[in-house]
Amino acid sequence: MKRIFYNIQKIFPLTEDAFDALMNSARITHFQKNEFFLTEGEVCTSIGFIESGSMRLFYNSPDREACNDFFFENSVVGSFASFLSETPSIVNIVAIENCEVIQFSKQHIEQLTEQHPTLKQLSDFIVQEHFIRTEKREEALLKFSPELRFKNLLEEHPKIFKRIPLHYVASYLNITPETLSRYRARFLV
Amino acid sequence: MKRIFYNIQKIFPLTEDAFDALMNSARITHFQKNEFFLTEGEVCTSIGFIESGSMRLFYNSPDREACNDFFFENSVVGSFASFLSETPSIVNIVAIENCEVIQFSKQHIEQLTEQHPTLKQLSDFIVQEHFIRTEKREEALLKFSPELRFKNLLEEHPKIFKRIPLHYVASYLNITPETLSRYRARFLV
DNA sequence: GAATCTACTTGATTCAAATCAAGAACGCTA
DNA sequence: TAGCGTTCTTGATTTGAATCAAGTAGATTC
Repeated sequence: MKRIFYNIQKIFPLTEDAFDALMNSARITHFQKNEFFLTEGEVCTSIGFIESGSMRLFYNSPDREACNDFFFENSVVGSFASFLSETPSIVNIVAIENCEVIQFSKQHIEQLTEQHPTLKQLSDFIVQEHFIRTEKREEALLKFSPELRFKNLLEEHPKIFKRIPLHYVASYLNITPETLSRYRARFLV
Repeated sequence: MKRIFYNIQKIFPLTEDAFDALMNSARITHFQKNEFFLTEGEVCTSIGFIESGSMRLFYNSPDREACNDFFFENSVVGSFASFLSETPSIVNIVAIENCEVIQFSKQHIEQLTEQHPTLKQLSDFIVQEHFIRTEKREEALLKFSPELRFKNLLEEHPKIFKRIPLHYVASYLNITPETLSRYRARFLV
């Protein structure tokens, strides 16, 4: 059990106290490939920490799915917009690979952050990181051409191309699978 | 003086106490048209409430500016990513029209939210709204074609076209000014 | 009031990515 | 191992927006 929580330390150092409190509030869940963590229209009532596996976040669309983000082990998953405001989510989150996830309910998070300053810091840190991530994502979508987005992703996260089905990566880059395939042929040789 | 703060009540009801504390921590500043509220590379050290006027947020780019957001009276302005993490901003914020802005420093905000639960609620509300706004913006960029983004903006915020120079609107829609001009000719007749 | 600058429009052309179409490679299951 | 579905690739064609280019309208300045 303790082993499972060890990874959380990787993103933020915790006191033993805080660590124990966190363990006691957590619920460990498993998601099968293609199982939904969060469905559009539903309120996001918990935040998850991915122990192992991967997920993707996407917007439903009549024609095509619009994938906006990937989550791997040691990252935090959920819709902050829905979670904080307790309103229906406009995003979907679904497992790409089988996942082991440590889930924290809103109630538990509120208790934990009130009682443990370290955990309040951790929570603030996670929010910060999310804001930064979001700004970078917007920057990429607005400033860079599809081709440049591809090159940047290849440079910064080459492992994504190994682990994630390419049509999801194409969606993330906001291009068609055909175009991604051509980029790969052109630049990877 | 009190008159100036009256608008803050519009986004969140405050107790008289909280209201007074807020007033005492604020600094009222004016931005001339084209004056920067925040420049790329600089840490965002305060959050502003726009009393009057308008601003835009954009990402610098070698070829073209990539405009990502507009702010009008009664809205909150700043880079949360930079403000919270105290790291250099990757966005610029600049006045489009002359602005009257109520500014709050990080230090003051921390004090205010600690001492007044209502202000903590207000701050949480602002963060929430920001998350929601961001998700919607991403959705628009990922799911909708340029033409549809134009139509949606026209439907939801027609006043933007009256108040904001069209080349900024074009940048916001992630299209060239020429394309925006053609859409307008096509759909407004 | 002429000159300059910026904002916006309109037209012709180019180009990059989407679409349409078909087939290959791979895993899964029966 | 045969059959099926999904993923990925490759080619031909179309298309929507960018680019290039020129001109008009307004505002600002000298």
